[in-house]
Amino acid sequence: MERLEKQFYQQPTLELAEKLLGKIFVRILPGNIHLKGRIVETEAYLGQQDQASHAWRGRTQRNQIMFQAPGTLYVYFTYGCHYLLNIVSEPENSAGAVLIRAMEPVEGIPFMQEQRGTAILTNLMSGPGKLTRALAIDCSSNGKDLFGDEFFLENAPQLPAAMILTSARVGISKSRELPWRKFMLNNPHVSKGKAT
DNA sequence: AGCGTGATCTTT
DNA sequence: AAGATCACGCTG
Repeated sequence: MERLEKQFYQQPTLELAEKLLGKIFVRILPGNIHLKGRIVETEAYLGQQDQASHAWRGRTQRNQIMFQAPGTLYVYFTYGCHYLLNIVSEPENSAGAVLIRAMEPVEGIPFMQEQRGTAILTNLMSGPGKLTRALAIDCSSNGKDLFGDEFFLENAPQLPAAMILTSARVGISKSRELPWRKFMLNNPHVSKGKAT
């Protein structure tokens, strides 16, 4: 299946969050280790109009990546122990990103099991902090993009609308009413986070 | 249901 | 300089 090109990322954040479902996230590590996961859960974050976004007050040192070109990776560290992975959206100098919240393991599963310290497939990448661990992603990947040899997305057929569900975003206190979380129906790898 | 753990940001 | 917050995960 072909790789997704820059054009794919040039759509409004909310649409991108939905179109990313089903696509295959690929990381190739030195030693020709291929890690692949199917994206099953995402959340949209915007700029000034979104109080839950890191960028809602404007540019800072941490969030500057969110203002870069679509298709850039925004990785940050939180709660003292987790890295979270986002794909930047919106044109350059305009903030936006899609948080990747869960994936279904596809390739490189032994590596992921080693990283996560468990063999249970539905526990490898069923949460935003878990999947970065499974893929060995940390801040050194912040600012890289999806157009090189290390990170890219593989295309997949668009999901039927009936398989895509929507809810409030998880784990935030502001703007909780916005239905900006997208996830796949009945997929056991979707996170158990409570979308109150 | 509670808490670890540390960067980031706001307020003094 | 100090304190609050945080796009989480694990234990119990």
